[in-house]
Amino acid sequence: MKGEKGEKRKQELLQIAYRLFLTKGYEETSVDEIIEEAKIAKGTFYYHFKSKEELLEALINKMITEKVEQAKKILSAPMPTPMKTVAIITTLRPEPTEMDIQNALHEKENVIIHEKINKRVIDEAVPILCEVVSEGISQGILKCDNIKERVRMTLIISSATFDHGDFTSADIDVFIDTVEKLLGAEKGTFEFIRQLIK
Amino acid sequence: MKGEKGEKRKQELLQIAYRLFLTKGYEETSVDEIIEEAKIAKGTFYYHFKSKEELLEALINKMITEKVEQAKKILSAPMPTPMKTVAIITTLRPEPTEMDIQNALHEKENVIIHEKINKRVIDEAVPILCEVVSEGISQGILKCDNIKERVRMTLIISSATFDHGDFTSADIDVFIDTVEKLLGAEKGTFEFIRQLIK
DNA sequence: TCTAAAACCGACTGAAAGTCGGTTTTTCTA
DNA sequence: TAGAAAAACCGACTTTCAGTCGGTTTTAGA
Repeated sequence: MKGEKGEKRKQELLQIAYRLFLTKGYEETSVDEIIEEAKIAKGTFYYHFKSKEELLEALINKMITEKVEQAKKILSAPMPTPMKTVAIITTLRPEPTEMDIQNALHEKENVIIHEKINKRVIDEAVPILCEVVSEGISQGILKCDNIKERVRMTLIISSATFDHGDFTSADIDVFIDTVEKLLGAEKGTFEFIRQLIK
Repeated sequence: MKGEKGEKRKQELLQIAYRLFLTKGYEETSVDEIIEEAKIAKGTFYYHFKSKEELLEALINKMITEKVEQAKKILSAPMPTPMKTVAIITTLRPEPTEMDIQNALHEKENVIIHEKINKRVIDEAVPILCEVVSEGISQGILKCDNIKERVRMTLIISSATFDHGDFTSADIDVFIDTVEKLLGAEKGTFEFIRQLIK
């Protein structure tokens, strides 16, 4: 038999949870609150998700999947390689809207969510970015070995630099310099990032 | 009045907690288990620590303080700057013994502890390493601006590369290359790291 | 020796995750 | 289209913990 209604419920719960987790944090949001908003019983929740953590996992999965799809679209867009690199990284980072609702993603108890997302994002993003970098190398714009490792490093330092929102101009300087050297780009290649930030 | 006995209890609880957190994880260790091992009552625990989280904080504090002291000693040791840099970073990283008991620090639910420690370590380590790097610059071995930011970046990539224990030879290549470029060292300056790892 | 602070006790509370046996709704098929 | 099975749902109940509280014992100093 089918199961379309179930999927709808799941999505509804995911949406409610998304909002609550973002405004109150994962630990501070109880399953009772979620089911109250959804107007369903406890048992129904646990019919759809076998635990609160599984819901979180599903939520993260959904967010990642959406982002990865976006990122893959950029892959085939006509755009200079450095720009493409940055576009993909930007797409995969936590969005301003998500951060604006409040800095929930970056505070105390949401470390768990942030780390979980980050780990997943990096894993998913590495192969995509590898393609772009390879492209850049064959064009002569980039030049490096150990592509996978360098791409991973690039993602890590982007995350470290930008995720917390309190980066300084010096941080950007170092970021640009490091990325250029990591990927073997000519000095200035990634200077345009500065414009995107302001 | 004094309070020596209290301090002893605190240390005892800290030690028990350390072991339990390491073997079972923070979330999975209940206060009840801690007090059972310590053979004290619930109230006594909460006489010494106002919450489970405060205990964790105290534990992290203790670990950090010890490491920072060690690191500061290295600061005044007679040693070439690149070696000193690496020695300090190594000292501040999670120790092999800590990792050996089992990889608890790197698994699922211990993200919280790991992240908390990492954040603190980086904050404490930046000023110390800045001194070393400045020393290296005045000796002409290193050459860079934005020291603080570059030191921070160095710590972040060390953590990302080595903390999880599953780094490859390519990861080390990229790490060495990146650090040398970050701090403006001549190629090969940090090659000796390879020996320390094997 | 008396007293006040320090250390300790353990039953109790409250909150939240997760369970379970049973009910209603939906969907397929004979 | 009846009726059976699967899907979806219900909510009271259980369990597990962190944290509380009023009271007791120990310790140390005056």
